[in-house]
Amino acid sequence: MISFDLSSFLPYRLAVLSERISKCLSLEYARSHGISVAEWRVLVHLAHGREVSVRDIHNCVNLEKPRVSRAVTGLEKAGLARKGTSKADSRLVAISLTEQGRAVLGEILPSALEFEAKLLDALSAQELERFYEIAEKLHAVLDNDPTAPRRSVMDRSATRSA
Amino acid sequence: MISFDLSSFLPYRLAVLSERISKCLSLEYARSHGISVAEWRVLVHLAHGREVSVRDIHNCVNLEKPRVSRAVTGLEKAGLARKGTSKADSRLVAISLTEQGRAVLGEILPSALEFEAKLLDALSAQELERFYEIAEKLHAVLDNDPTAPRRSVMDRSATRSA
DNA sequence: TCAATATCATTTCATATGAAACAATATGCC
DNA sequence: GGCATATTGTTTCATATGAAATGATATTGA
Repeated sequence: MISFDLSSFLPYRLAVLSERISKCLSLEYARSHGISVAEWRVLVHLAHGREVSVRDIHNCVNLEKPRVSRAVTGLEKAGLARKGTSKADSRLVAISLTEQGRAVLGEILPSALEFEAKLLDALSAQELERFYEIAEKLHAVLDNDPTAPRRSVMDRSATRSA
Repeated sequence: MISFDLSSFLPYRLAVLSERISKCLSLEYARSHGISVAEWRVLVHLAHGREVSVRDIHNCVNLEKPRVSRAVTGLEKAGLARKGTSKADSRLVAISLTEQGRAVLGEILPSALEFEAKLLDALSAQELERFYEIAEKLHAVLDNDPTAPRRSVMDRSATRSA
């Protein structure tokens, strides 16, 4: 009779919180625009404007390469993204947003930010800062573990100043 | 040219941290015993000893019913769990661990706890307490949102006293 | 120059997933 | 008792997933 509570196990607790938040958010853009989580991440990444490759996206938004490839194809089929070939290196795909893609993101983004704001409103500025500090410490443990999956440069430098 | 950084977006940040931790942990028991995340959660839940149904598990470990059903079938095929029929209500499946299941859990659990300990070591007791406090506040926001997925009773009562 | 090797994106393949359909049993209501 | 409804667990079906294979282009080094 082993005494161990899953509900007090850190990895599980984090997973439950994250899955719940992600599902809640993704339901919104799935219903309104038929966008998947991967497509959402790619869409946002493309908003920066410069042309990027599949690998660039893969290196930034924590998605495996095949998933990025399929998300980009999906966005292209929906007319939200454009795929060209890089002049400098013809192995690379040059991906960018279409006008329609930019418009759709403009529709989705406010409700996503509103959802985030609802969460942030429950925390003080100090709590949020501490939360990110702690998250950073947990990341650092994995950074030191050679068997752990790497995190992207983007995710490493993201020290939002409250 | 929309200016918005995914890497500073709370839902994304949580997802990245959680995915990274979960993958790191699940790689261990996947390699050592061919156990999936769903099977791991079910296995742990069964360790409490009393016979439970699929619905019980579904209500406790944040897994959809088909996923629980398949995980239980998988554990049964591997000889780690046993499926009977409830005396009181023959719709219910009475699921319990086999001796072998208990033994396997006994092998997996130490390394899982060790992994958790590595994470916890990076935090002070106060930080951990604050982390859970903040997580609880975020959960509370979703609890008040009727469109958000519900969390289980188990996950609600889990206020581990440091 | 031109192999040998590396990198990039896609596709294949085997498996995982969840919503909805389903079969089986239980409960409520008359 | 017996019909209507509810609950439980599994299966179906359409889709999603990632590891590994593939095809295409670049780069390296002799």
